[in-house]
Amino acid sequence: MPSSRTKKTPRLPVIRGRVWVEIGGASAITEAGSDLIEQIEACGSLSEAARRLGFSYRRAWLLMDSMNRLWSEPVIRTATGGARGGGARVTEFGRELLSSYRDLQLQMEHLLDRATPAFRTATRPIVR
Amino acid sequence: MPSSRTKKTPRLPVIRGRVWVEIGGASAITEAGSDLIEQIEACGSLSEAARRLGFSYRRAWLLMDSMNRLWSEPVIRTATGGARGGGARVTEFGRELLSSYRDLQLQMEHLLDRATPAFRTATRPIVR
DNA sequence: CTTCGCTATATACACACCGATATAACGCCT
DNA sequence: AGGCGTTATATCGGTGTGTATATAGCGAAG
Repeated sequence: MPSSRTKKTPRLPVIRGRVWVEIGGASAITEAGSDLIEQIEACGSLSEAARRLGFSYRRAWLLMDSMNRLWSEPVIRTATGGARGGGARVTEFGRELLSSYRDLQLQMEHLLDRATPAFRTATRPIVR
Repeated sequence: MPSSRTKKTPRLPVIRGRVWVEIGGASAITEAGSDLIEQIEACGSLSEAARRLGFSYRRAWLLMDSMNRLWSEPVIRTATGGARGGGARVTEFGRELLSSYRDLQLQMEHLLDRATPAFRTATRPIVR
């Protein structure tokens, strides 16, 4: 056990944030969507990507479908039948979208990290 | 109608974000929570604040209760009975918490605004 | 000591979301 | 032609979240 006296563990406040992109009010890319693109890029299969991420196939398919419909250019292209039964591939546009979203996430994380110390100080209750 | 030729309205991507604070995995302040604090500050009543925000009383009460239990100092103090039937007041700590959260939100909005042009350019599909 | 308005608390219902499951379509390969 | 693995699509059920509603408790003021 790390050095501690009798006091309880402090359970410090943690700032969390989320960023996503909407088109016409619907989510056009989210954390889950970007993870999906990433995994499809890595394994070439929608169902395998879903398994790796712990998503149901339904969830993965709906995610992919909505992304493809919202952007004016497809993010993922699928094929049915064939040598390995079919598959899914990320388009060039999909790769650019993923990269742009990851950049957004990074900026958000950076903001959260910068803001945390000040927030904790400001909300630390007065000790008597 | 504003000047337009035959093309449809573009439906540009909008970057959205959310920020909140967790303590021990539970939400300790969110947008809804901060709105609630704000309205209680303004009207001195939990039920009236709920009405103004379009929250059910149950939702407002649960929100308030979880905030009060998560922070080591109460955010809102309530009273039952009395002259006007009771009421709710924001503590000094609650005011500081609200202000710190609003500051977080402001920083995030600023990030979103700054990131939007670059994101739109990067994800603009190639026109042929 | 009754009245009044707000807090406190429980219960039942509606709705949305999500996972699980089943089945069909598809096209290369042997 | 048949087999195989993947995509495509519909349906069912559980779960969780929020709303609506009802009722009790409280305490100052009249």
